[in-house]
Amino acid sequence: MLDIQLLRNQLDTVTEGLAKRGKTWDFAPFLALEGERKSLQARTQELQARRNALSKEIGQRKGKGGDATDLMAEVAALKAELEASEARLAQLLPQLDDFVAVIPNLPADDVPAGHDERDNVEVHRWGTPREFDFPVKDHVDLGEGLGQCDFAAAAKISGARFSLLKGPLARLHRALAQFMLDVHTLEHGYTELYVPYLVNAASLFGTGQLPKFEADLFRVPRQKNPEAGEGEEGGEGEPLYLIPTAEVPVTNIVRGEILARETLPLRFVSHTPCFRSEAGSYGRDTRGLIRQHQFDKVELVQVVLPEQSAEAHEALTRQAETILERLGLPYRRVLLCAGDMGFSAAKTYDLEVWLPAQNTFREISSCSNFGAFQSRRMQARFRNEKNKPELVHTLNGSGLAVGRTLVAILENYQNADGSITVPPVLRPYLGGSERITA
RNA sequence: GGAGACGUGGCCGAGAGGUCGAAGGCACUCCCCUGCUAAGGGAGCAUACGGGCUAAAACUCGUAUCGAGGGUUCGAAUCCCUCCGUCUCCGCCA
Repeated sequence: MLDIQLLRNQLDTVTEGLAKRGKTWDFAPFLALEGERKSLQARTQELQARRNALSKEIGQRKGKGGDATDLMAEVAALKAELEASEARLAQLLPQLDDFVAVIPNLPADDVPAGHDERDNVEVHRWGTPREFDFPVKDHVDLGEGLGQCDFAAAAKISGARFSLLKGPLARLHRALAQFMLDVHTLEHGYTELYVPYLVNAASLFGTGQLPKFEADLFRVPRQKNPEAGEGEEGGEGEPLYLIPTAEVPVTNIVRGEILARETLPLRFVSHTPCFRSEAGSYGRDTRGLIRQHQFDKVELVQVVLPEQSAEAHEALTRQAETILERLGLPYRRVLLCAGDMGFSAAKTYDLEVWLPAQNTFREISSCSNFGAFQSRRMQARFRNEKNKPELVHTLNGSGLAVGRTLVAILENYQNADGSITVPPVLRPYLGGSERITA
């Protein structure tokens, strides 16, 4: 969430930042609401002050056994206007909040302007795509050929965009998460977390998925009173949502907290399933494991002092890259242009892994600095040198998406006979086996 | 699933319709004292929003906030309702 003061005092900055994302925003409703708010709030507070003063005096007089009917009459005279002002203000303030809550973060200064992925900037590449002396298969043909990947069964059980792994491939999937967690906890200083996979709406608001992107989430209603009929009062409690990423539960650990300065930075890593309804993606990547309603991800999250976030972002991205390098998977780092970034991000690097069957790079990690955007929504703060609470900065990145890493390994390490060579770093996790065969 | 208790500042903890943004303690900041350490004395110390002042602060005035949201009242931390959460006992379970 942007600071509402920024909208009040430096609307040009906001407009320019949004323009960099390729967005034009109509601030006329905001200015109208804000104009009314200002005078109305002043008037309301004036009336409240008067009422409070009179009430205090009534209390004093009654305490002495005196009569206060004249003062009570005076308060009664204020009442109609006060109630009207309070009611109008109660309408106005949430409207202002709602307006601000759906404005995306402003891009950092070093983020290129642009509308979509065509304006992204490649930062560097690592590794050389392998030359194949046989026709390459994609991961679906490889997995099904091995008899260890069963999309038909998943479709029967759940529907489209689910998958089922068997035997060595299921184990490889587990080994990948294990390997990533080990590197990040043992070498990069992260604390491993096990977290809830169902979260409340407040948490999703904190990280920015709500209110704007509810359609992308799986919502789980909760029956409060099973006796209550449809539409009846008390039929439903607060709904929960399946997490679209571990970012949500992990980052919200600090929601509403005032952290001691010396506890920062916080570095957490968590391996979780992620659930996405992918409402806007019908027809894209319908084949295979690339785009699923459920996938596993090892997520890195940091909570840092504001002056440290830029540096932490570079470090976190490097830590994600390390995983790809250890696995021997060619990739490139891309600096997203303003228009291609997510709602809450101030700056994002995507890591894209080489997929031979698609003859292209595909996203496997997204590492973002959110500045104070999420912490403002969450009211996550620390005490600065002046002992005043100040918003922290938050960051996160995939380190990595497990399902897509599996895809990359299948395709990059395939052999002519359809078997898969196991990357050396994973062999200890697979009982030393060097090859996955049917 | 049944029964009960509870939710107050960074933390602990009083307050049970009025002068309460809230006693007291801890922590923290500044000052004094003390040979070091420990102890002692004094002062300060919630957040958000709005107004005034300002280059900006500091400062100052006001409003709101005692888990969240409604309600009763001239006036609510205190009474009523709903929700969220925590704890205890019983049941059930992994």
